[in-house]
Amino acid sequence: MITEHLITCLREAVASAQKAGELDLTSPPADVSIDPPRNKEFGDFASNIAMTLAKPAGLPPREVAARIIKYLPVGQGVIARVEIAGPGFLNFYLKPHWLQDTLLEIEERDAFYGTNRTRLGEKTLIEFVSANPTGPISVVNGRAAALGDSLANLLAACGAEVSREFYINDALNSLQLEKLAQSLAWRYGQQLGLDWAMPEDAYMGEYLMDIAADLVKEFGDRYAKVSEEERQAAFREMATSRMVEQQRRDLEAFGVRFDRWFYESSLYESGAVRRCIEEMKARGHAYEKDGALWLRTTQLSRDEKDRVLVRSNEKETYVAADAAYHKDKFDRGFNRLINIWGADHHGYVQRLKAGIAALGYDPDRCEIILTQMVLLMRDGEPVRGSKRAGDIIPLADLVSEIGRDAARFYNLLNSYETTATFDLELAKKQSNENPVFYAQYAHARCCNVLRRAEEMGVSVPQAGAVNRELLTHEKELDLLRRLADYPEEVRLAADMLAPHRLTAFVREIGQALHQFYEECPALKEGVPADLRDARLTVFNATRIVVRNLLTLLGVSAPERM
RNA sequence: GCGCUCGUAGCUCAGUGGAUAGAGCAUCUGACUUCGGAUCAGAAGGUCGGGAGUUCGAAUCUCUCCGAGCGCGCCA
Repeated sequence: MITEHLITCLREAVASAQKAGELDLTSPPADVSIDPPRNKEFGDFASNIAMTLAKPAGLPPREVAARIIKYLPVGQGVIARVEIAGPGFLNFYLKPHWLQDTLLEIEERDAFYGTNRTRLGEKTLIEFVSANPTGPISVVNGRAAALGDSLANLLAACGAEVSREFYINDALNSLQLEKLAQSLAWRYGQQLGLDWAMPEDAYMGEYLMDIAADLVKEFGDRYAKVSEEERQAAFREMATSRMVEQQRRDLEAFGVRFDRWFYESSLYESGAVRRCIEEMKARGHAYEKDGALWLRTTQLSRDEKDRVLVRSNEKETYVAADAAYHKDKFDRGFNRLINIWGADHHGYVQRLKAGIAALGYDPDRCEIILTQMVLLMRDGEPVRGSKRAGDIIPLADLVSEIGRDAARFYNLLNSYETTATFDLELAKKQSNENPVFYAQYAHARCCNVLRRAEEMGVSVPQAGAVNRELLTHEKELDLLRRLADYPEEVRLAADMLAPHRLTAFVREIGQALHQFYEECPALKEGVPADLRDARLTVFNATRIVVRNLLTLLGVSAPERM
């Protein structure tokens, strides 16, 4: 890549200056950075190396810069000229072929353009959503779903082996599941005209009525005649399996597929939870107090107080199960675990890390992303969205109203670190204003021009077969610059676990494309054939990059709109 | 009270310790017998919550104050 080349040039120049006795340094510079400057007038790339070397060299920054410049291969390769600017920046101006030639690379690599191998050998498991099976997937879950899925795409694009996983809290210890089963049984009774008492804190959502109606259709009054215990067990089982099924469907409609749905109950059934607890005891990380077994989380992590592993009633807590679950992840060969949690779970980070450490694994290999809360607004009023009260807003409703692409893109617009305000009316209205259409239109527009060319009898040439030096218009170079920056942008977004950078970037490319389209006609009358052909290859390259980008975001790239 | 997180344009939000802090929406003004206008050109809009520190340089790092959200169970 071009930046690596320039960094090498800089390192060599510094070394040469040192050898010539012009720079008195004890060691070569540690990190040499070269970045695109914000302002185009400062060249194609800029480096702050002279400023960082000023102090060790005992010289003013601009003087350091001048001594480095003498040893840079200016004019020989891709570097047209280098200038000293401001407090001591080195501004690099490159020859235009560095941009024009990226067309060759884009065409050649096609769907792989933008991918890299920086994460080869990483086996990553991303666990996300993991909503309790007590209700449908909500719009709030949608944020984690969109984030986790495109994050997985991103890391895979960098060469990592990635697996998506959903953890189902279906343990028999779960009070919520008991409540859910009771609520479902009550609804079932209602369907049959039986006057069973409404359970305390019942789940009130309509989805339970739908399931109850299905059960009546399927089983008639069979479960009205059995014992309460038998009924409770049957409804717990049926409620869970049907909710999980629905969640799976909702997420698939959102374009998110998990490689595995992991049942918490399986950890109890296999004895893994029990074994982990024994292991923690054997390693001396657990102790008994008040009839319960405690984990020394304060010693193993920065937790505020120790946590209970086994209650005095001999039931294991989720702390034990979570530790067992993460041991299972490591034992399956994953060397990097990423969990996406809501910010309301921030208090559990340390105790999970303690559990991992207590079993002898490296807690730093488990990264926990906390997405800030989503504040739902409706008619200017905040919506609480409680599952129990039944006023959650299902993701499926949003998807059917504004479509999958818009819902996905909307959720990736901002960083997970900011509290998102999600205005439902606005989101729906934005079906025609959502920025996703801007990006998709850029793709459709490229396709349209290419299709139009074929209709006119002009076959779209290969980038290697056109005179790329004709591409000198400001808007052409601006667009090519974006296309050239794309691979670095992918690498950065993956490093920072920040797919939202890509939504910003695809808008920039869209803008550059639309401007190019306005000012650089290809198929209009009077455009010479060689220029026309060169520009057609730009449309084709842009089509490829926009498509690759949207694919990473989980958004479709339509050829017509 | 303790802990975690967040305060950037009217609104929703970007912003790798770098040069003059940027988009979209909303507002206002222009460009349509278009390579499909879901587009483009332009205007206006800011004490980056306040203060101090670190350094060649801070929206970005540290401290402190103010404001908002979340969490502080032998619930999950």
